[in-house]
Amino acid sequence: MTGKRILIVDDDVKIVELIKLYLSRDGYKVYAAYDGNEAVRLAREVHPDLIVLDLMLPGMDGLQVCRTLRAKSDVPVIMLTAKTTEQDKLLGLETGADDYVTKPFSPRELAARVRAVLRRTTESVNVGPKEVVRGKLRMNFDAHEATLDGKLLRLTPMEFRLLGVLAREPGVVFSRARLIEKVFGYDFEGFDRTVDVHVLNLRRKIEPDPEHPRYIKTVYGAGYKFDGGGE
Amino acid sequence: MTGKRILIVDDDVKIVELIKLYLSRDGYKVYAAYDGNEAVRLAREVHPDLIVLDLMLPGMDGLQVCRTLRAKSDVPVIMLTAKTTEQDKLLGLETGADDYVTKPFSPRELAARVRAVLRRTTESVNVGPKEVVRGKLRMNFDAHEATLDGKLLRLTPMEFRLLGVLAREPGVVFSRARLIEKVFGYDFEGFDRTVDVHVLNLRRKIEPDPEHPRYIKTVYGAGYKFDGGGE
DNA sequence: CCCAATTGTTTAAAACCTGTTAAGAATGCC
DNA sequence: GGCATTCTTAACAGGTTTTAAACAATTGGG
Repeated sequence: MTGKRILIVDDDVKIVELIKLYLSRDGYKVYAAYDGNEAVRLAREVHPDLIVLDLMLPGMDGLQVCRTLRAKSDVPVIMLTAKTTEQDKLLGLETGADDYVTKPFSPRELAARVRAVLRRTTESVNVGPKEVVRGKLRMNFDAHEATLDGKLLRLTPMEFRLLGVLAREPGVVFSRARLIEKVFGYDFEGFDRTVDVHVLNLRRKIEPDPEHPRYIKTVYGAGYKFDGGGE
Repeated sequence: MTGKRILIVDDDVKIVELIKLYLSRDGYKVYAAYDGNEAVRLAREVHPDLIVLDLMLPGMDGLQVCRTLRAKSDVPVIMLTAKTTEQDKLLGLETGADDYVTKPFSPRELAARVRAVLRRTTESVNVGPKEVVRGKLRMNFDAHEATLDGKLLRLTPMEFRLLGVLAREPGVVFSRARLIEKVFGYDFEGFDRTVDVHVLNLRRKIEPDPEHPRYIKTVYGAGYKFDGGGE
C-alpha cells in the first residue's frame, strides 16, 4: 500500500523496537518517541496516520498526550495499557482512543489492530453531520449522494468530497492548500491548481450558470467558499 | 440491560459455577455446557448472545467448537486458555474468537470482557431485528436463512454475513474497509478486493440481472450499498 | 491603463477503480 | 485420505477519474 506513517510512543526501547519491526514489515513508515512531549512534537511534524501510545509515560502521560493530540487533529490512537483493569480500558476509550491493547501483547495482534483501525479511519473524512441541506442542494454523506433540486448529481469521488468540505461550512473561505489537506490528504504531492480543475468540473454540474457561480464562489487571492446566503 | 444469554463451556464444574455467579449477578441469563457436543447442541437451542469457551475440552475441543458455531452464526466468543503462549492467542483469534482470557483469571476481569465484547458486537453485527424484508428479499438471522421471492438462497457464510450487513442499512454506503471489519473480522489480513469477489458471487445469486444490479449497487470510489428504494 | 499575479478552461496521458475469470489454498465432510 | 465447497489472491480488460501542462481570460494595484 502507500506507506502510511505510524508513530510509536513508549519509554521502553525494547517494546518500541519490537513494534517497529513488525510494522515496518507491513510496509508502514514508523517513527518513535520516548516521552509525551517528544510525541506531541513529532506528531505535529510528521502528521502520522496512526499513533500507538503507551498509557504510562514519563512526563506527560498517555492520556494527556492523547487529549492534546486529539484537540488538534483526528489522528487515530491505539492505547497500550499495562493493566487489564476495566477502569483503564474505560479511561482509554473516553479520551478518544480508537482501540486498546493490553500488555503483554502479541505483536502480530497489534499489527492486526493497526490494520483494522487504519481501515476504519482512512475514509473518516466523514466527521460531521450525515446530511447537509443548503438551499436546493442536499448532500447525504451516508448514502454518498448529492441532489440539486431533487435531481441526483453524478459527482466523482473527489468532487463529492470537495463539495462536502465546502458545503459543510458555508461562508468560510478555504485556501487551495487547506482544501488539498482536507480533500486529498496530507501527502498529496501535486499542484494547487488541481483544485481549480475540480472546482471547474463541479461548477459545471451544480451551477445553473457556471460562468457566474452562485454556490462555489472564488475569493481572489484567497481560495474558494461555499455561499449559502442567496438561497 | 435485557438479560442477554451467555453460554459457558468448560469441563471444570467449579469454574463454571464461579463464572455463573459473577455473570448472573450482572443480570445475564447463564447456560452451561460441559463438553463440545453439548455446547453445540445448546447453542443451537438457546441462541446465546455470547459464548465463554474453554480451549481444552473433552470430545470436540474448543477450537473445533468455535469453528462449528461460527460456520452457522455470528455469536461472539471469548476463549479461555490455560497457556499464555502467543500461539494459543493467535489460534484463538484465527478461529474467530472475539477475545481471550488466560487462566487463571479474575472472574471480575472476565465479566468486564464480557461486557466489552457485548458492547462491541452488539453495535456492529448483531444489532437490529431478527428478520429483515427488503422487497422480494427476506433474511432471517436466527435461522441463518435468506429467501428471494420465497425461494431459499444457497448462500455461503460470508455471503450471508455480507448481505446481512448491507441489507440491514439500505442506502448506506459501506467502504470495503468497513465491510471487511464487519464481515471478516478486525484481524483479517487480506486485500480489499476479496470483497469484490464476494459481491460478484452474491449478485449472481440474488440479482435478476447481475450485470445491472438492483439490490447491491456499486458506488464508484466509495464502496457498496444495498438499494431498497425500487421495492 | 498596464502589468503581473491569479484564475478559468481545455486536453491528453497517467493513475485509479471495478467486474470478471481462473487457479491455488483453506476448510469441512464423509 | 479424498472429495466438495468455500475463501482468497492474482491478473486482465474496460471504463472512469485525476492530474499535469499549456494557454486564455480575468482581476486588482500602481
